[in-house]
Amino acid sequence: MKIATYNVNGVNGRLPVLLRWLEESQPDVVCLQELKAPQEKFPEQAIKDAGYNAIWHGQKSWNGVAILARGLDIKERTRELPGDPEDLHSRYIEAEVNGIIVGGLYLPNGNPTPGPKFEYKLKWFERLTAHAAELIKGDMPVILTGDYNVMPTEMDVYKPERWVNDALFRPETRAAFHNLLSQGWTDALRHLYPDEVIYTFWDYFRNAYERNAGLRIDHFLLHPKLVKRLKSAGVDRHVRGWEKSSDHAPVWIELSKK
DNA sequence: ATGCCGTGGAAACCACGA
Repeated sequence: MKIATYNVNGVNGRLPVLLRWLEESQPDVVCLQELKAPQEKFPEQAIKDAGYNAIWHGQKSWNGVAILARGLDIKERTRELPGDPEDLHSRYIEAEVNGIIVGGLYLPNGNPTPGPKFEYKLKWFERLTAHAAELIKGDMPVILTGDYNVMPTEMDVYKPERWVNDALFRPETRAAFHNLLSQGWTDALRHLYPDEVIYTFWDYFRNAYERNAGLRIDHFLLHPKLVKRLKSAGVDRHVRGWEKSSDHAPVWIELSKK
């Protein structure tokens, strides 16, 4: 079973790239972030024609998350992160697929720091951590994946010294990520590749991709039950080099059946 | 140190992203 996450940065503008990658990569389950489309503008038919069922939570202009599954039922559990009814951003969607709870998330960027956006990021992180604590207690295995907007360690930044005061790398942000992990979650890519430099995002400008000036901010967090099922994982970094690419590359893991 | 690029939406500029 192959599960992927991809911050598409506009699902409609990105549709040809998304469809090309789905055809090439053939993931069974996909979490998408940054749809940047209202609910009724999601390209449902094109996704269906590519062989995927989908649930999504759109939003005009910004945010937006979806879960796709090829030949599998998607049983939606929630389309919002518990803990703040006044938070209207579409940043979380959760479903049961093939006996696994899949949470797809788009954690707030948080810049500039300090300021209200950074406060919102940390608050959102607290809500995610509270929700994750409930999920990890359950019997069903869970995957929490998506764009976390966090580089967990210095290894995950091309030039860490330039990012120390950025919301994606501030001590508070890294501490929140490690606090979440400490519940018992496993960072799947880092688990398989403890010493590799791995990036999932490259800026559009300054030839960041060509210079490999990247960040690792898209992650898979695995429930303890899933760690022994983790067969392989990777980043489809070549997709970042395609014409009209997102600034993120797709990231994926493969799980054995049992 | 920086939004230099890219997307979407509104209105030929602005908000936002990381």
